[in-house]
Amino acid sequence: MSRLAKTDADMVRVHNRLAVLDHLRGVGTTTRKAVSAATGLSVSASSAISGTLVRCGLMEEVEEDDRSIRRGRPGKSLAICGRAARVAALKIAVGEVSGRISDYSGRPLAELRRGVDISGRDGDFIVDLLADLARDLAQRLEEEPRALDKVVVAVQGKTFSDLSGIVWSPALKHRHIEIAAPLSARLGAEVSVLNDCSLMPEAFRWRPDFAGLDFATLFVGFGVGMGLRLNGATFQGKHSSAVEFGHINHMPGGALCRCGNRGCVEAYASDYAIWRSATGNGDIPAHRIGDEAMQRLADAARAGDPAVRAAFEAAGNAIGYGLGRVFTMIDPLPIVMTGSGAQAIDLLEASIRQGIRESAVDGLGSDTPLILQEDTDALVFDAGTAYALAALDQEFARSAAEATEAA
Amino acid sequence: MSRLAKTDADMVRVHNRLAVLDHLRGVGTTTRKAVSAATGLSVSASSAISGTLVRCGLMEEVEEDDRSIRRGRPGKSLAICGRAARVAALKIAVGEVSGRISDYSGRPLAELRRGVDISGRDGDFIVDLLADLARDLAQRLEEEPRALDKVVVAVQGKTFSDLSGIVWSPALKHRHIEIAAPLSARLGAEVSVLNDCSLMPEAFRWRPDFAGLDFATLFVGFGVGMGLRLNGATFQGKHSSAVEFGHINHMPGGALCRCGNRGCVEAYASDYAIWRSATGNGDIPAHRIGDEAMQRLADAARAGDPAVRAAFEAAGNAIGYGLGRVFTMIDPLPIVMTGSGAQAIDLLEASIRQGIRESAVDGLGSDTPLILQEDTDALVFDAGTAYALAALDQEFARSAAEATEAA
DNA sequence: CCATTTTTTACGAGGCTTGGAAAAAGTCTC
DNA sequence: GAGACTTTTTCCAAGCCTCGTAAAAAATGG
Repeated sequence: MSRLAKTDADMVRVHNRLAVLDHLRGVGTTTRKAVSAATGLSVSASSAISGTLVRCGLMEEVEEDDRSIRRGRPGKSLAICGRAARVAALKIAVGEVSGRISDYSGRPLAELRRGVDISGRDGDFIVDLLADLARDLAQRLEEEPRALDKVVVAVQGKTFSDLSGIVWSPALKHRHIEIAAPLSARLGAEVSVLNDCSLMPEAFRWRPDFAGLDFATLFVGFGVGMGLRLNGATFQGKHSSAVEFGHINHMPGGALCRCGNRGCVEAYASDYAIWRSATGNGDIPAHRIGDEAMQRLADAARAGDPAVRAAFEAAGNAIGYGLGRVFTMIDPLPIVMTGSGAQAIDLLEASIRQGIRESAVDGLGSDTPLILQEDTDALVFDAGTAYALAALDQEFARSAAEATEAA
Repeated sequence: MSRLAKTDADMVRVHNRLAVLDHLRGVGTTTRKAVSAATGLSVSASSAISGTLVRCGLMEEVEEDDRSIRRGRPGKSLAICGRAARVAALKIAVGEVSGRISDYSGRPLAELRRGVDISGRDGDFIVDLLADLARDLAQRLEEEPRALDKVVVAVQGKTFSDLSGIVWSPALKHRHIEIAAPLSARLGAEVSVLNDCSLMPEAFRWRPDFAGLDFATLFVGFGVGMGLRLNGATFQGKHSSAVEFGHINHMPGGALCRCGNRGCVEAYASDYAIWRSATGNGDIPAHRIGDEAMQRLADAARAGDPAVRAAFEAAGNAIGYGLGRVFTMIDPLPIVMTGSGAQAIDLLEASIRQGIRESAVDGLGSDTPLILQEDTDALVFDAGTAYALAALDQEFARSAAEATEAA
């Protein structure tokens, strides 16, 4: 079998419609002329495609008053039509589930957070919980209720590479939990289950300041995880959710990690690692170290407590070495950092950069930009929403049932 | 600016021609019908495209006698036309340059190896040397001399990401050496300069047993390097030649590496590392450890010398941890191994697998296939040739100046 | 109120693939 | 050995895109 598939007029149509939608998501509003300029399509083609998408209800012509006064016929502003679809980004974490519903334009419509002890529960319970969450989210909307078109579930832990469920999660005792199929049956929408950290780069998919940029997202908190955006695509492993940055070995034979191995980055840099190192307690704590506890630790370090300072330093060192290893393999990348580690960046940054310097060839990447993103939940919701919308764009570009109804 | 470019009929044509060529390279010979089946094109389109490519001189109809006797009109066999182009794969290594010329079908026409002390020489000398090598190669051909169409230079060391030259190489004292432009002027063909290890996966580009497979190539010898094939593409860094596997840190604060850092994989697993560890000499040897010396070391280990055995074990351990780290980040991958390490695989394999087991989550990948490829030079030549041919296929598919002359 | 400028739409042309029909080139059977 | 059968290849009209140009539309400026 050939690796290269054929192309035909259908593909061209789909691809170009997608290009128009993608451009529109990046800039918010455009005109037919601007679409032509941005995509390289002729104005004729741009106009024709835009017209079709408007008739399909994916885009709409909007009034814009801030238009600068110029001569000539003013362009009709076009924008994504929010009513075209509704998506949900759900999140499963230790001790809580949360979610956000957004419209097709990406505008958040409602958000909900619910603390539940899910540790010992099975798949049915989780699916019920998520379905209830989605229903309650829908009830919060001012607008009329309507079915969801696409749901993304972000999970702490390892997920199946076919996006169907959870291999293993620190939030759950059970393993191998199917989520996508049963939840899809309950909600009537396609469901994709992904690792939260791998998903994070999606949040920047249409951010103009990140356009075409390769970068990594780094979560340091309860665990340690990474997401990669390379060559304009969010990296996804074939066999699992991949980029298990927290379990890249830092020190052969080193500190014990939750995963059973010794010397993982997580065993030095995660909340529990910093806590046990700072308190001199060698065991992995049975329960999650809360955000407040980490704040207190950070404050103690800032106050000068040498043991706590050393713990944060060791954490930064492990992260730095891990980044240095990634940079050596891939390339130096800008880092978007989130989680409790982002809140303690003042305690970590120096040793992170020192670690990169010691482990990367020529210390390359030790001066890489470190972008802080304190609100992890917002990041995950943004990412899940973007992922869902991108998937819908693809579907819509493919189907595009040439407007059944005309306004 | 939009990330997605437009598509049009031109793109379709180029893409489909490329699909036909790519299929043909994978199978050697086909028929128009088989092309249709493999690419998904209609038989009409397949026939039309094949006809064009034959008229352009890229493909030719060949007589095949081993055809199985079936009813119906027999298909006309098609094959890549070797005369359509001529490419060279050159190699710069410590103390020698070598090269191979092949025709458009990938058939090797001539090979040449030349020992030269290039260590202290500058760019002009290197370019002269390569140009002479290419000229001498051309003179060895039975067929009439003709210009090269594409040249690939594989280099030990780091190369510019625009493929224009050498940032740094262990074979050369000088740094930042421009190769592509001056050599191109001399040879009249486009020249691309790449890192030898990064290039290696290209050797399997059209191998049916590797079709669509993700895998890594691992060179263990004078240095330690890796090539990655992910999602059907050979991984290339943006900033450099990338995947510096040998310089992924293995042990913080560990053994001194040539790169100046401490604890790199190379500082444990390369020839010089094994040598200094086995001999108890702490310094990095000034000169390259020859293949014979490594053979003697390996034989000593096989004979039971404990210090030498320990050196090989430490090497395998470092490689295993390195692979475990890569597997944790990307995914477990089959490994194609070459270099002196492949020759000593009996001494390394156990500790490699042990290292993976200790460093990858759940030991995933410790049972990954290890494919040995003893002839490194052949691998590099294959890779360079495949790279060059793939580049030519792209050009030809684009231009395809609809046959000026007809048979 | 008309000329000017800019955006959008309309229309014919060109290119590529498609599907079916016709032609070509063998094997098989009587 | 001639005709029937089968399979591959070629030919041709049709369909879908996009493109370029021209015309229409919508606002400004004098």
